[in-house]
Amino acid sequence: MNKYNHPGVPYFQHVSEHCIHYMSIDGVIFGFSENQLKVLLLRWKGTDEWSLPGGFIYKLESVDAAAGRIVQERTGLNQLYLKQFHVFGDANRYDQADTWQRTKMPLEGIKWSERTISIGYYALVNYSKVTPMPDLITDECRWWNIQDLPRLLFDHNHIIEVALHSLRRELNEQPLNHLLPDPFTIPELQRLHECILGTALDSRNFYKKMLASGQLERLPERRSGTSHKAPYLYRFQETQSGEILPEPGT
Amino acid sequence: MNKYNHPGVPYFQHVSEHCIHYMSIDGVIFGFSENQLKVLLLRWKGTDEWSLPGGFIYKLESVDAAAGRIVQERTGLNQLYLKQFHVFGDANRYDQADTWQRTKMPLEGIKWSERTISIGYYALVNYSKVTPMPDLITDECRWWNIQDLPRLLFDHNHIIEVALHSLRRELNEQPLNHLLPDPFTIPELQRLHECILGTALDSRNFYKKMLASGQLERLPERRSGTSHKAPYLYRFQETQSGEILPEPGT
DNA sequence: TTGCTTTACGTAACTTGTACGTAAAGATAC
DNA sequence: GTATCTTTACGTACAAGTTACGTAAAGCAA
Repeated sequence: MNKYNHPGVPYFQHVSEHCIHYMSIDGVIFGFSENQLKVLLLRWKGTDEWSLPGGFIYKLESVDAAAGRIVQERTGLNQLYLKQFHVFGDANRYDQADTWQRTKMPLEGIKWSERTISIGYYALVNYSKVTPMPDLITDECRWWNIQDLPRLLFDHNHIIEVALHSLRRELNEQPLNHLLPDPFTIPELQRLHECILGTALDSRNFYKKMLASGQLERLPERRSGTSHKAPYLYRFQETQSGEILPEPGT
Repeated sequence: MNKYNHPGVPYFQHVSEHCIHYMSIDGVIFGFSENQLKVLLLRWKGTDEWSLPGGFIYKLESVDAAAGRIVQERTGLNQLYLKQFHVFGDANRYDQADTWQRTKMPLEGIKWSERTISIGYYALVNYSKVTPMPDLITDECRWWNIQDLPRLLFDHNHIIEVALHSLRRELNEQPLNHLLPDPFTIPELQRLHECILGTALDSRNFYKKMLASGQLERLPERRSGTSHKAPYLYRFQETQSGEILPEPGT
């Protein structure tokens, strides 16, 4: 692939014409599988360089809608929980020359911003319902364990860290069922809490706390096969189901 | 004042040329005086319409720096605590035709965005150290009690509500000393908590909690004059002084 | 001096969180 | 099939934090 046939060129030309300049959205898409917290990453065309999924805001598009569109296109989900968590607005967020060179994206002919302000959203999605799809400028889209991420493009390692810290702080208010199978077991919920918090929890106290919260509804069935004693299945009660974007702000 | 000599015209022309389009910053500047939580508002030139102080981001300026500049210009303070709290990005945040007509700002000749995404920052400032200063497009800058605000321009009533809710949620982590005289008394700190929370607190429990936190340092002197029994003066210990922008994000 | 308000500190009941014990259910080993 | 191990489900004891309320000292006003 050379600079004359790179599919990113028409894409960035389209963005430059129709989207808001100096501004982007980055999505930290969290999934949970095999007792691991994961994020969805993209590998740029013709490189070994990875980044978060991201995109741009059309001039007359709501920012939440843009974030929803971007995450939807990578996951195939049309119902998802999204939360705006931070704006990354430093004038020098990363070494631009170095980063763009790593992407092998030929931007010479395109009117492009000298800097980009990025609005960070995180999404909580059901791992098993996601079909990872690369976009026009990437070859591959797949899950990475949050524990062993590579060095990412731009300042995306930092953005993921801030997203994880935000999720950690807001853990008890977030609809974590979006990350779990439906229904789920208490041990599964505990593993998820442990992955997000990065600490081990006492299972007996965790049980007590979850049941005392009154948000869980126990089903008559148990999860069979996996564990020694089959655990009961649970659902979150209707109240905090959390549809698309139940933002405090709007 | 007519459309031909309005000082906003050259201002908006300057902004249109040098600042990022489709994007602004709004500052909710909190102050505390006479047992009332207050915000600083601006009255637009030749009108009775009020709005939050705001401004625009220069193309190569950090967003935090832009917010600091904007708040600094209205308050005269060069040391201040600022916190980014939300992005207001709806495509239709308010009725544009109605709002701009209320401002009496003649924008006809100026290349202006069809919509604006606004990054909300709140500032905690020392009321007595602020010198409210109007900008180029406003006649008056003064404090308003948060209890009895007028109907503001744009969606600024909503932005203030979201700012207050954010402050309320983050109350225990925020350096509230920025809102108080230095040193301050425990009753003063309690009034401030009550104003932010909107509820009455038990003074005996409040004392206990504040002293148990270990963050307060009692001075030998007492505040004289005001109350029946003179209360001791306190300072927050060095640790959580909170200089300019100790952001979790960066 | 008497009465009132505000500060400063204390006690008791209650709730929440943490540490750890244990039996039942299922899987695996012998 | 029985013993052993792991995991779930539920329980108890103690510590820490929260809430409710009592009270004396300090200052102001009558």
